[in-house]
Amino acid sequence: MRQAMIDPTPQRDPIPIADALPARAIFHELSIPRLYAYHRALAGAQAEGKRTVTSHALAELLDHTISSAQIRKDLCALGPLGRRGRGYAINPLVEQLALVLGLGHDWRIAIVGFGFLGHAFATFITARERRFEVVAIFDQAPSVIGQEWQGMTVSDSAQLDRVVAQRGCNIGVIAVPAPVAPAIAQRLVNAGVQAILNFAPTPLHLRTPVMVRNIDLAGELTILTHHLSCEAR
Amino acid sequence: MRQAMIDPTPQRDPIPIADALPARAIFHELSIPRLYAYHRALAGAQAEGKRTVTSHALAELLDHTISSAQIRKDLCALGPLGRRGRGYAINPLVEQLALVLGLGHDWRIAIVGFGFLGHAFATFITARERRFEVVAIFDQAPSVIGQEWQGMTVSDSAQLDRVVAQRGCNIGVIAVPAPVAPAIAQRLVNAGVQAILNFAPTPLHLRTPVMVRNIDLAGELTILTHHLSCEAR
DNA sequence: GACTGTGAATACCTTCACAGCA
DNA sequence: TGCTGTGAAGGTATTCACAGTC
Repeated sequence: MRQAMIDPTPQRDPIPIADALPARAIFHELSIPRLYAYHRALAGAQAEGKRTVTSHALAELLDHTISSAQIRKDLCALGPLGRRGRGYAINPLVEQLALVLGLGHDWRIAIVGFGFLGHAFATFITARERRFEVVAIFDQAPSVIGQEWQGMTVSDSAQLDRVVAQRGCNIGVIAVPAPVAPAIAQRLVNAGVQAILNFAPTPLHLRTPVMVRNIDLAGELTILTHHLSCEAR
Repeated sequence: MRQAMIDPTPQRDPIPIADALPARAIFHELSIPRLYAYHRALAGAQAEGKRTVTSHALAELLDHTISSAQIRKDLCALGPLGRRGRGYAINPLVEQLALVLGLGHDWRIAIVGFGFLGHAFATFITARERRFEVVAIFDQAPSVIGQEWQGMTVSDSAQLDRVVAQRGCNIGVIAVPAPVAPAIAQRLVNAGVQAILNFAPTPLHLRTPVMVRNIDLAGELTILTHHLSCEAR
């Protein structure tokens, strides 16, 4: 789970992309945002007609926020995609990154809590990336239930278990107040959700081991205020 | 900057809270979210009338997302607040945490980019924490400029430099598309902003060393989809 | 006996540096 | 010569384990 595995039998030249990865390669949480950054940068270079890139050139594209050594380590774990002395061909790299990151699939999202945060997230993510589709929205406030959003009706949270299972949601987004978040999370998982994005500032404490990412907006601001109040002294 | 410093002259019993911390204690980025979590949990316990807490009890409150050893290490760096054999008194702990985290001050926020994300953030943060005040909002779209939000008018981004300086904003929030984000960031810093919360998925590449926190919503979702697509195989 | 404070041990991630190929 | 792939080194954060104190 922690350690990225490396293909033990590197192959030659025309690499069968889809099979190049070991079956269960899992990268750690710190490397994935990097892979995603590589994908963005390389897709841009690709659009400009570039065909190859070196680890140094890619570091340059990323404003040296990531070192070339780090890039090589990361890309190496994707399979034998580089050529010593030459660099990396961009096309297979982009394909492989997309495969590993799950960019090829479409994902069905359920949003629980349709306040400002839930609303903004729904609009933002569907506008930004086509691979995400919001297929269910829940709230418990009578004033919100029944509202329309892009042709979809906000459901009562009480219906969550049934609706989430029915619509086959993969990903749950929690944008409810902290006290109710853990219970909502467990219900989402029971209904078949495999991953959760949690905006509530509380641990979810799930029985089932499921992938969770926490985003704590007030917490991020607090990191900033800590530094400011230190400097002020 | 990296290493939390420890008061070299620990004092006895009635600790003058405000002075207990060394003048320039700065905790690293990984510890601050933890301190914030402690503060939340302890404020809750305090509200329930609890007076003392042990590192183990606090770990319990946090659903063991943080180990008791980690908690002791963190709290130790705040000053001599614990009593061997007894635990920690909650009140001074909460005060000290608030001091270190900058929870006591008020912070003046400028938001650049008033699309869904900027709008949601403004509403969310002012509703959630009184210590944050949104004092300036900018956008470059003519349809957005001049809009009202809680009695404030959205300004033209062209006015940013003047208005941010005039209103004494401490914190800038960037919710604009990635390509323009670095330029906006530099202008914010030049106008006096000391810390930036960045929602654009791009490095800001600032000349001036200023505190920046990045939140990449699409990136967070991608971490989830990576894991899902691994499991699917 | 209980619990903190903390050096030592461990685990983890990143960078270095260079062997191996083109 | 140029650049990847990778073991080894370095640095940092977390956990262990226990001496010190109440």
